[in-house]
Amino acid sequence: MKIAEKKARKRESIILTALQLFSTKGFHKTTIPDIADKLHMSVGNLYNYFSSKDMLAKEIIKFTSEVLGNEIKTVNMMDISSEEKIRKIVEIYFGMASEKPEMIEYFLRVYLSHREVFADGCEGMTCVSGFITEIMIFFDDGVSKEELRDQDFFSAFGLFMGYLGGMVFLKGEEILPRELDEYVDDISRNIYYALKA
Amino acid sequence: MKIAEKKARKRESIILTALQLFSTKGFHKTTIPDIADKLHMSVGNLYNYFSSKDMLAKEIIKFTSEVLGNEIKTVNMMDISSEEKIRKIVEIYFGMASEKPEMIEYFLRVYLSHREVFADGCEGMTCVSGFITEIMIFFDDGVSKEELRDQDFFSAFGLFMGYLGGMVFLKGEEILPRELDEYVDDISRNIYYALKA
Amino acid sequence: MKIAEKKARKRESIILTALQLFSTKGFHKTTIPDIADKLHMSVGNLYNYFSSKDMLAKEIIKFTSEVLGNEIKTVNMMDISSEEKIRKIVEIYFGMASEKPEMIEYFLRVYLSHREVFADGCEGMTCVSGFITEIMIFFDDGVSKEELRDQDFFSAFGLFMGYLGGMVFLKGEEILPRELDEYVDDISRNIYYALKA
Amino acid sequence: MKIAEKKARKRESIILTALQLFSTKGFHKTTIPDIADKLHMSVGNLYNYFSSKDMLAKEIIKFTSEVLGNEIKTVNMMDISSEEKIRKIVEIYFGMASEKPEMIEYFLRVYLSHREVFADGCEGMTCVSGFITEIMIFFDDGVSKEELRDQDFFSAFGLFMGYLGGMVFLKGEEILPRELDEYVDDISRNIYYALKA
DNA sequence: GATGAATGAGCTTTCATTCAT
DNA sequence: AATGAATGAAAGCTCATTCAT
Repeated sequence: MKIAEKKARKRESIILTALQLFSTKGFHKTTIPDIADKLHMSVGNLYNYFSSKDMLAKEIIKFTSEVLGNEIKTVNMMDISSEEKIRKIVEIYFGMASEKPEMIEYFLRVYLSHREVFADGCEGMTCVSGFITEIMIFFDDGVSKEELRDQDFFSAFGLFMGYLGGMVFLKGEEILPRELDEYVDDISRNIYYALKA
Repeated sequence: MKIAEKKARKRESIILTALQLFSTKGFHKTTIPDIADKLHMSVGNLYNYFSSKDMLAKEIIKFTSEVLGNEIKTVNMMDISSEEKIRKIVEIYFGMASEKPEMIEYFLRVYLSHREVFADGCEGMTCVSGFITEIMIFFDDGVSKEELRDQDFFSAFGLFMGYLGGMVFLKGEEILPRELDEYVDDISRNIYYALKA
Repeated sequence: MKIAEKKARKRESIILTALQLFSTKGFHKTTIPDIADKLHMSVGNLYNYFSSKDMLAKEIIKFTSEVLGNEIKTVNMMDISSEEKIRKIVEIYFGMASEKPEMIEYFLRVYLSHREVFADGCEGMTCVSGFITEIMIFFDDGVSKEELRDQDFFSAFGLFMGYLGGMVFLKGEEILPRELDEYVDDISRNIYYALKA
Repeated sequence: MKIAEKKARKRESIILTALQLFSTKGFHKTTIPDIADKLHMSVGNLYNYFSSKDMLAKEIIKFTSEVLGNEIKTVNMMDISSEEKIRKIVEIYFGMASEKPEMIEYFLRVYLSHREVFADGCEGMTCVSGFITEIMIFFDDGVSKEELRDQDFFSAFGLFMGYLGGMVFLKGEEILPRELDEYVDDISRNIYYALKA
């Protein structure tokens, strides 16, 4: 058991390190030796854990989507109004963008724009289903409680994903005049007004 | 004059061809010889027009932002309500995404995710000012006419840019169940509700 | 005694498995892990039996040559004419090529063309002496019985080895229009005519 | 015209250099940088002439087969008996093996045993048709002139190819006690006796 | 202006071999 | 004896850029 666990732990450490490098330097500017070096690991051994750079990228997006989905799940399980849930989700998203910017950045800078890499194995956003699923649950709940207007799910999902991602992008470009958390009020209100019944 | 004009024309044809290739195949998967081949031009000569691949990428984003900005300008000049303007902008954006997908795709797949490339020379979104400026005009107009709620401009800009970009991304991933133009109603309404006074 | 025997048995199973993989996939395309996997054995342990991949290759050729030599020996011990012996040898060779193609293929695809590997330790065909020796006995016998013309042994040996190997190669390339055993008549006759007194 | 010719010349110089290295050091032990270095050429430029190492190997075998075929063609055009032709062919083959050993060695050490490399594009010995065709012409001529026994072509072809190749191999292994040309008498006679009517 | 052959650093990936357990 | 994670050198190939013509 110990060995399997050790291997799993190492696997995750590779994911975390690669995630950080990919999101900071970009996918193509990050080399396998870069990742191995940072882990004090040999290049060859890294390939014992992931069969290719592309495969590693896919595992990272799954991992990231899972983590983000789990955060949102905690909100979905709260007994609060949809308006309050929206605010919580925005807080979580911006909180992650501030504290663990790698994950959000990875979505924006790697997943969004390297279709070739994710084409095979991530069809139809299966690799980010962890995240999508929770947004879907949030939305359906709100509609069934008649707090949110009933509409095509993707119209709502695109709003969340695009809006939040967009704000983080603007922050990353250093053009937002204020800190992300100072936008929570505005963004939450806008989303709520857009979706409310 | 003729010569200068001829050169400008060729310059633009390079931009258009590169735009198409970059947005289709991705920035790194498109090589300079790819672009030159498609133009029936030598690589050496291409370098007479653009000093580097990165430089070319920057010129493309400026060009694209200009074109998109000009489209939105026509809306800004119309004497219609902000609600109607929002709808027009959404129509224009989705129309371009359907008819000239290269431009929108370029934003998403190239500009958004190759910070290294655009870092030097496009600080603070100067390279996309053509687009931003028109959104800003639209927003300020709406606010001054008291049709839109007054709030931080970036809260509104992020909504437009992120939401519309996000929808096009979802379309590109082939996960939207309907055509983009069938979402115009939903998206316009959501944006209007989010921003209205 | 038991232990030594067990070890010898495992040693041979490694040889047989490696022989099969080398002759099928080629020497360089077969990795040590490939061999270990097929044997449900660890790579580390495999190195307890053979000190290197090259060493293993050399042991295989010796083993193969021994097996082939033993087959021919049975012919040499028969009380039949040289003409009949030739036919028997051709039958044996083609029979092996059909039933245990690995061995003949190993000669052709591995031994013949990886001089680097066999240079050290197999000088002057010492590694295939098992086969050569029997051909030599056959030839000397035939000459002394005045059934075969006296000539340089290698003129005769090259005929056997090259001709038979060549036919198997052609079969392997799938360009022989008929089955190997349908060529036994022709080839036996040609060899006999070439060598007879 | 000059440029095209220059390029063709360079192409051939690559073929000749690679031929020499492949046949001397072996296909896998010869690296692309090895070839480029010997040509005082950059690795990248070499790829302007041949799209891959495998492709280069295939062009070499075609080239070699052509050269060898042309030599035999001169024999086929002579007005001499089949017996004399056989001797000429043996002389040519051994002559090449002595003077340009690369070509024959390439057949034996590269073509014969790297099926993976030649599988795609050289099916059914199409890459060595230059050589086969001439042997076929020689054989058919001999049969029609009733100097050679009528039999399956491949029975005769295998004899030539295998026997001659085998002798060169034995020479290469340094186990032949005499020079190749001292075997011309023996080998020619053996082949003639094998094939004559 | 136009050409495209030439450069060479840099990339991902492989694999024989070792060694701590 | 047996394991298999770890090593790291080396391979094939790519491509932005230059420059002689």
